[in-house]
Amino acid sequence: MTGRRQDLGASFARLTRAMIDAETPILAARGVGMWEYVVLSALEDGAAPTQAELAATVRRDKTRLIPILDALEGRGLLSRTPDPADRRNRVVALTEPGRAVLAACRAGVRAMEDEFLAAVPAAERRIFTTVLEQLADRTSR
Amino acid sequence: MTGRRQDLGASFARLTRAMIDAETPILAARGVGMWEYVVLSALEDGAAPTQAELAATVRRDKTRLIPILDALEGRGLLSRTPDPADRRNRVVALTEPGRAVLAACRAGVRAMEDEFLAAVPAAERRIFTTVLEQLADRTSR
DNA sequence: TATTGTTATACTCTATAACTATA
DNA sequence: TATAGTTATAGAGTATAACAATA
Repeated sequence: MTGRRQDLGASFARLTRAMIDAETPILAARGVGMWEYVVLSALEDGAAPTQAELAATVRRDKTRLIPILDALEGRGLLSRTPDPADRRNRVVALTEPGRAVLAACRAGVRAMEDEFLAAVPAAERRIFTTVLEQLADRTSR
Repeated sequence: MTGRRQDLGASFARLTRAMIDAETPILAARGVGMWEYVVLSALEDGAAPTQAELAATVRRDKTRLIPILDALEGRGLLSRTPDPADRRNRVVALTEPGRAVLAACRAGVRAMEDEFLAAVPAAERRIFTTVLEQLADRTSR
């Protein structure tokens, strides 16, 4: 029924590793670590109302998030401001420099991805990326 | 130019996690851990002439491989026999029970994967898995 | 001397639990 | 008392280095 030889998990794992290896130097050239990039990306569509919520969206423990936020805040790439309504909460938001750095990183990553997929014919590539995102989105909630 | 919203790396990482979460109970029901399954799978197409070579194919340090081999050998799922030509080498091979356990695990995993992909139309699914394997294979060598 | 496998050690990453400040 | 954030500690996972056996 299926012509697969490899487990899906094995293929996904290999490709994850390959993407990390390819992205690391791109991000490093902008002084950004892998997890820092993940955090910046998570804030692109809007500020996070609490750090706990941000930790959940990046699928990381809230305690592990703190050093990352410290570093990014120290470089002025994001801000942590107490929520006036409930001063226990800290709303995390990109600063303008943060948004610029994120845009530069994203552009570099996308260029690498385009090159990585270049050997795949356009029609198949479009189907592949569409299905990939559909499946990935299904795992979110 | 591309309609992607998510980075490929983010999608691959999510799906890797989802597959691990889905496979773990399937393997545990057969008393097999994730890395044990990876090792057994690597031996399916033939014995490994040395442990170092096996470690390389599963992309793991040779030192970390040892406890895994110890456990699998202890359960009689694989054998480590000194190579007569060079007695420093140990050739690692599946035993018959090992092959049976692997087959059972593989069947369970494939069933899970088929279900996971069931929502994708057959034509797109075939393209997706084909491209996925092509890309994954490219990362090996 | 060089190499395979092993063991031992150190390091990193991650998770759990205690602490503070607000509510 | 309960919760958000922080800090501190412990545990698992990983990598590096030393050791024994064989070549």
